[in-house]
Amino acid sequence: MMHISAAAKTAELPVKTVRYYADIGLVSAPERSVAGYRTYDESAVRKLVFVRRAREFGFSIDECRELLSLYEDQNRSSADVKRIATKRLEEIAEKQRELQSLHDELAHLVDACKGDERPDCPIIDGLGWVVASE
Amino acid sequence: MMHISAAAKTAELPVKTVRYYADIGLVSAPERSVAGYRTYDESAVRKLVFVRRAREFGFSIDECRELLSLYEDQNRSSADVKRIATKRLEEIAEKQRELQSLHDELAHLVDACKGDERPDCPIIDGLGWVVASE
DNA sequence: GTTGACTCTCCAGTTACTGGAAAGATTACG
DNA sequence: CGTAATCTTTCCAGTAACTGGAGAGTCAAC
Repeated sequence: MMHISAAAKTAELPVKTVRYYADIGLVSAPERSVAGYRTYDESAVRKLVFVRRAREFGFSIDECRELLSLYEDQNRSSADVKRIATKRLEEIAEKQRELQSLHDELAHLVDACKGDERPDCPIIDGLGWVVASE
Repeated sequence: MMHISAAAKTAELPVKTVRYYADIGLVSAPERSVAGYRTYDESAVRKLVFVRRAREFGFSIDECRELLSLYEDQNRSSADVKRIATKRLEEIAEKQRELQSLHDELAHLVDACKGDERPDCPIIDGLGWVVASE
């Protein structure tokens, strides 16, 4: 049984974030003290850790909500979980491809740029290139 | 001289976004018609295209603002531009590294998961792993 | 008994838009 | 010339996931 700062510290989350998660009903404090302080038990802290990890993996809050209900569900099938994780994996791969072409294109422009004191610059030209032919 | 929808279409941006860019003073319409309609000339549209391209490259609005002032500055040095672009390139590379380790870690969990009807699931266990040893 | 640390709620701001309402302007058609 | 459709305006609100701060109450220590 601990107050919010101890729970936050244990879960390695900012206090503000823990309070936020409680507000949106993602991970509520199981109890309140007489003074109204949120009180967390081990199980709640475990959920906070779970959510932090899932967030680090790029799962959205809504996906966390879904995962959390699976996490809590003793009867879930691992297939349900795998479906969500696989979807996320594909999104990551897609993002990687995008970043790669972005990187290549920008690197190409940077390479072509002398970086001197003169005003002509292939980067600027490259960014404006769509109408450069006008 | 064209109204907002033509400018937006030419620049391949939503009308809403063009209006937004005007609101925040990023790319203003050079004129207003008698009725108060925003009126764009070729130069303004060119700036809109420039901003769209820069945004596609992941530059923030503030970076776009900076790049745009360089774009408009006949006396800029290409070094100024190269500095901003290089910084962005490093950010992209860093993001790529993060995504890679994310991908590897999650892929590992997905691989380990049978995806059957049984409740035990290495993905769930992997997400909760920090406190799993408790 | 009062200082300092902790907690509460509520409100505002962040980024870069996007959606919608209500109202006026313009254009197209008959 | 009327009117219906389309376009434009402003303003307000919402998105995602927090973060910061104000003002007030609470708790532990010296």
